[in-house]
Formats: sequence, C-alpha cells, structure tokens
Amino acid sequence: MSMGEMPPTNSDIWAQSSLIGNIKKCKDNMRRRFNDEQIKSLENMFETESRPELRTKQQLAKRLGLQPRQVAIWFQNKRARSKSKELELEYRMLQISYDNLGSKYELLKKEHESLLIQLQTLRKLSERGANEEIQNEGNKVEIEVKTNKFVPETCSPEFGLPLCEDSRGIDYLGPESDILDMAQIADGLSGIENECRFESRTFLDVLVVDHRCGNLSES
DNA sequence: TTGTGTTTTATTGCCTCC
DNA sequence: GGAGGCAATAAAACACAA
Repeated sequence: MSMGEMPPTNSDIWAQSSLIGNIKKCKDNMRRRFNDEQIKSLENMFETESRPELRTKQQLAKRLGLQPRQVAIWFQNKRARSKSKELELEYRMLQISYDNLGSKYELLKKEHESLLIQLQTLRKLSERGANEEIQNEGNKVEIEVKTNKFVPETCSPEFGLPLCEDSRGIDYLGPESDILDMAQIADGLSGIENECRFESRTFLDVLVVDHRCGNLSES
C-alpha cells in the first residue's frame, strides 16, 4: 500500500469480491440470455418440430454453441410459453362468445317483456269487448223481441261473436279467438316460466337454469 | 437511480413410457 | 430403473416509470 492510499473498507472488499464473483460466474455458468441468432434458430426449429429428438437437439446445440441441456430446457420452456399463450387466446375467444351470448339474452328478455305487455293489453281489450258484447246482446234481444227479428244461425252464441268466413276457414272466430289462444299459450308459458324463471336473472343464472331445464345436453 | 413488474433461463420433483 | 416431459418455482436479466 503506497503513502496516502486508504485501506479498503469492508464495503469495498465486499464490492470487489462480489464483482470478482460475478465475473467468475459470467465465465463459468452464469445465466446469460441467448443471442438473437440462437433464438432465431431455436424458434425456426420450434416452428417445424416443437418436440425434437435428442439427436436433433444435440446437433442444434453444437451449431449454436450451447449445451444440449440448454437446448432441451429452451424447448421445454418454449412449449410451456406456447401453451400458456394458446390458453390465453382460447380464454379471450370464450369471453367474446360469452359476452355475445349475454347480449343476445338481454335482447330476447326485452322482447319477451314487450310481448307480455302486449298480451296483457290485448287481454284487457278482449275482456272489455266481451262485456260490451254481452250488454249489446241484451239490448239486441230486447229490440228483436220488440221488432220480431231473429238471430241468424251463422252467429256464434258465445259472447255474441259473429262467425267469420275468411281464408282460414268457416270455423275461424276472428281476432278475439287468436287472443284467447295466445292467452292459453301464455298461461302455459307462465307455468314453464315459474319453473325456469326468466325475470331478474343474471346471465350465469340463465345458463344454470337452462342446463337444469334440459336445454343443455349434459346433466 | 431505484423500485417494480415482466421475461427468460434453469432447477426440482413428480409422472409416464419403454 | 432410466430417459424425457411437464408443472411449479427460483433467480437472473431486462424494461420502464417515477
């Protein structure tokens, strides 16, 4: 040690030793990233064969100046990365189709609600119409008795509705009959609805209930 | 410069196949 | 039983914002 030179501190010694250690590590077995050419060759090989034979790996290692074990490990890690990416892609696709299905469900739900409202309105109209017809029928009978008129055979005795002859055939009762049919269908549906509730459900709930209702093949 | 998150290389332990 | 693959994980290298 020359004059004026400070003795090395503990931290200096530690720094030096760690530096030496690093250099030694670098020279020996310190992990280093593969260079671009090595990566390119490995990638190319992976494109054609993701699980190459031992001999191929050995040849590749020799050509790239790597240990066969390093090449084997690279392929192993590459397969893992590849699988992970595939899973991620699959997950995204499923998420997109899930979202689409959810949107479709919301649209159908709105349509269903709108149809129910329409049905209720028509039911009310039908009931009101029937009451008015009964009243009119009473008045009509009164008038007919007075004027000696009779009700023709082609008139329906039910609610005083006239039978209509149109393209649907002679038994067609008119729009009110359709409403009644719809009401019956709706009653039937409401039974199903009670079992497989449509309202206030999340999309996941729908899937679960549909599954239970047999809309999905698996049980 | 430094803390932090991500990527890449390597290890370990378990499993399957021959 | 040995070889090789895979999943989980460690640890080094790298990227990047603050």
